[in-house]
Amino acid sequence: MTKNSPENTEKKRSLNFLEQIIEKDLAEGKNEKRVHTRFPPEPNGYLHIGHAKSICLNFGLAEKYKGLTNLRFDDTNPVKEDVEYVDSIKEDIKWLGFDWEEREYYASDYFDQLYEWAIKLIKDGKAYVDELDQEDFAKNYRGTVNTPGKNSPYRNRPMEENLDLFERMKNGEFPDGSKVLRAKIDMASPNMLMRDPALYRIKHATHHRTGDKWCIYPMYDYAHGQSDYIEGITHSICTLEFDIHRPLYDWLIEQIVDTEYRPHQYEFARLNLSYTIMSKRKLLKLVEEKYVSGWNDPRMPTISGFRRRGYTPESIRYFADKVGVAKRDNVIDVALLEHSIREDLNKIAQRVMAVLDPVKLVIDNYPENETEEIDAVNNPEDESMGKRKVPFSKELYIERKDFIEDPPRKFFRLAPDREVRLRYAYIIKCVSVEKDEDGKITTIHCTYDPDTKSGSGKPQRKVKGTIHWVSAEHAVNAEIRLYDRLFLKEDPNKAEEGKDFTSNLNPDSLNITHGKIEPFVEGAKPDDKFQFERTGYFCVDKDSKPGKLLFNRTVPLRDSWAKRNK
RNA sequence: UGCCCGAUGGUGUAACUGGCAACACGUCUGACUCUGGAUCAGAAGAGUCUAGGUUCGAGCCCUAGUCGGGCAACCA
Repeated sequence: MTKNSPENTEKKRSLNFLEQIIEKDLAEGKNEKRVHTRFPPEPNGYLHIGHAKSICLNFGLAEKYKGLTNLRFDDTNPVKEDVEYVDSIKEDIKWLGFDWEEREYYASDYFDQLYEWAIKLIKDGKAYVDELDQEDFAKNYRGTVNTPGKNSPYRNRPMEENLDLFERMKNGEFPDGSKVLRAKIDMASPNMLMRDPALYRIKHATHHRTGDKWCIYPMYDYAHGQSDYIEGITHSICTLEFDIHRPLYDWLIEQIVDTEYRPHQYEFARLNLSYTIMSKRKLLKLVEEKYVSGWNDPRMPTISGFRRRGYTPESIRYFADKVGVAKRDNVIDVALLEHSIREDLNKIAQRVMAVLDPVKLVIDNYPENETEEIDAVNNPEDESMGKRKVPFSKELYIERKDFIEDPPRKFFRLAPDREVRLRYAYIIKCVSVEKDEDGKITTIHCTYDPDTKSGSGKPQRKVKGTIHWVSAEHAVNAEIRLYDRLFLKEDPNKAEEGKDFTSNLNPDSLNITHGKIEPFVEGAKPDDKFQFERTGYFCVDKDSKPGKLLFNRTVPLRDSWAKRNK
């Protein structure tokens, strides 16, 4: 988005806390004045808008300070990970507009190195093979948050024995869970993570990249920092809950360093969005239990969901910039996200007239069988997008809610005896209505004033309202999916006693209508974006076919009339 | 009960590192308009969690407390 890019105009754009840290590091000449970040997803789910914040941060910071960003898959747990996720993650980052160039890495690329370092730790007396089973360790040795733990009986076994056992762990001689390699730190540490954390565990599982080469896999803490070190990362940015891991991160790196260089971990508050959930586990539940059609359901807060919904990468990057970054918990108003996409689409979207809930309108005094080609502007915000012709004839469709028999005050649209302008065409006046036996309006009869054609150059009368329309004969049919927020509650996790977040699902998050659209959209292809005038922004769904058009509503237009009547 | 992090309008983020709180979203007015959109103009809304302290001066520093979040996975 090019609009008000303040950078150069503003005297001094204030820095967020990460930028302040980086500028300080740069000024002090730390790490050869390099800035090198990384985005480290675990390939166990699809990326969501919260990840987008992190991606924008990591790539954005590197870009700002002329550094680099690596993509690194944190694939240390084969039982949860899959290539399907690797592929979707790459696609999403690219779509967002970021490029990791040739630096696509995997923690699993470093398994050999990590193994070597583990041996070094053992030799240095900093790690040992523990045979306590998980339950025993947790119950009898780890202690609790307010009581210290105690040493494992295996803690002080001879180095040679550790070496032998660890190698045999690697060789597959022991069953899952029977042994683990621990760092030897401090079982009494007030920081639970420093109480001899596990470094390696046994998992006889096939890894999506290394296959069956390994049956021991490094834990996150051991793999992550060392991977940062291998890649020369300077600023390792993660979310708040990892902050207690930092002492361990530092400890592990100190065991292997041989230069001045040190990667450093910094933590920021993850993104929360009102009326949305962000937990991967819960999103997975929505998918698996079919509350939504898939990870890319347009109601999902996933990047692929937003893409299908019609959001642009620009709008998401703009949003990520607007939410800022700090260390305090936050809940961003979805209204900011909606503002972000409207802001972008307003400038780029092709305008078109579409009637979502059609009612027939007949212009009694308009000649039979006549068709006019009316000029319409493609985008009033961008003259270069030009104009188009829209067919006009005696029988039209208009929006059912643009007519009220007994209109309330300040209603500017059509009503008996009232005049209204048909967008780009004539002023019409309602003369009568036809109804079916249930009292439902079937046809609205009007007369038109031939002297009021738009662009005719004739002096124009003013009318209060303008409504959109579509020529009945020329209209294209389309299925239109109207999406609304997925959850009713601002915080979907606040559920009643005994119920979970799914009880807060919005039963009306999807409404399907069959609309009439001007012929311009006939050849529209998946992902094409439009503004349906007076209604909202829509995009062509990926499942749309020629002759069977399918639109998704990205976001409605702001509607001060609807708001007024709330 | 231990340790760590945080606290600024409804929401988010600032405040040139001590000089009497700004920007964005949202809300409300009004203008303009052939989209009740967009745009433009304007308004309301916090005295910065509380109590002390340092200082000529504190949202920024110190002390104590309160509240919120995190940590006891062979997850990341």
